[in-house]
Amino acid sequence: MTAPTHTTSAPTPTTPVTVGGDLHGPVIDWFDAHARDLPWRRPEAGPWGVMVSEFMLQQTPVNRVLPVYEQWLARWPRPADLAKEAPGEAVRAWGRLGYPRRALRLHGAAVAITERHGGDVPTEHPQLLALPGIGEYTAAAVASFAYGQRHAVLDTNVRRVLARAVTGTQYPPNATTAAERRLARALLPEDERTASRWAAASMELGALVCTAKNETCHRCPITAQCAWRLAGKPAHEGPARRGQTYAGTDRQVRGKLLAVLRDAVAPVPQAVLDRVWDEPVQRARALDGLVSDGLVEPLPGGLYRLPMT
DNA sequence: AACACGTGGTG
DNA sequence: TCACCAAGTGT
Repeated sequence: MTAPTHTTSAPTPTTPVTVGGDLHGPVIDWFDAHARDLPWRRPEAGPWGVMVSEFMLQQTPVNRVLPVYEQWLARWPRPADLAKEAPGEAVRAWGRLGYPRRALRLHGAAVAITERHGGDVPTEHPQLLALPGIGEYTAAAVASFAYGQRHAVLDTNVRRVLARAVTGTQYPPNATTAAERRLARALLPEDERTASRWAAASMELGALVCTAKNETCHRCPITAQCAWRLAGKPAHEGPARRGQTYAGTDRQVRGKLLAVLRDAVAPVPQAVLDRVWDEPVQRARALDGLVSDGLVEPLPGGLYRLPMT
C-alpha cells in the first residue's frame, strides 16, 4: 500500500527520493514563510470547511472561490445544515463558480455524511472516496489537510512541480499516469505531519511560483536542484493539450439556461428559457441534459425551476 | 481513454 | 482576439 521509504537509514541509490536531493525541507520552509492566508487553512475551518473549499476549487481559481466560500460556510456551517436544504438552494448559492454539478454533489455528500457518518466529515480515505463528487485527489486532500494524514495529494500543481523538479519536463502528461502516482508516493515523507505539510507546500509552490506560464524560478526554494531548469528548461514535447472550446457548445447553452433559473424566484416558463439561445435543437438538448443531470426540475405546464425535491 | 462539464481572467 | 489556464469527477 505505502512505498517503503527510509528516513533513518541511507536511501537506496535508485530511490527517486534521492533524485535532485532533498526537496521537502526547502519547500516546507518556503511554505511556512510564504503560504497564503486562506480561510480554509485556518483551524476554524475544520474538516467541513476544507471539504467545501476542495469542491469549489475543482477547476476554479482561488480568487473566485473566496467570496462564495465565506457565504456558504456562514449559511451552512455544518454538513447537516446543507443536507436539510433543497438541492436547488446549493445550485443557487454556487453562483457563477462554474460546473454547477459540483454544487449538486456537495449537497449529496452532505446528505450522505449526515446519514452515514453522524454529520461528521469521515476521516478515512475510502469513506471520503465513496462520497459523491469526491475522487482520488479530493479524498487525499481532505484526509491530508483536514486530518493531517499521510497521502499523496496529486493535483495539477503538484504534478507540474514534480514534472519539472524531478522528471525534468516542462509539463506533466495530459492524464495522470501510474508513473506519476508512483513518484508521488515515493516522495512522500514517512512522518505523517511532514507528509501533510509537504502536500500543502508542494501544491502552493505550483500555484505561486512553479506556474504553468511565467514561472518565477528565482523565487523557487529548489531551483538549484530542479531537473528541468538544470536541463536548460527545454520546451514541452508531444501533443498539445486539447483545447477546451466553449463558444457555441452545449455547455454555453446550459450555462445560459441555468443563469436564468438561478436568478428566478418563481418557476420559469419555457418561453422565457427559449430566449437564451436561437437554435431550437441545441437548446432543447441542453435543457434535457440539465434535467437528466438533476440540475433542473420540470414542472407541469411547461415550467422549470432549480430542483426543490 | 477520451469527453463532457462553466466561468472569467490573462497575455 | 482567442487560446490557454484554474486545488477534478464521472461516465
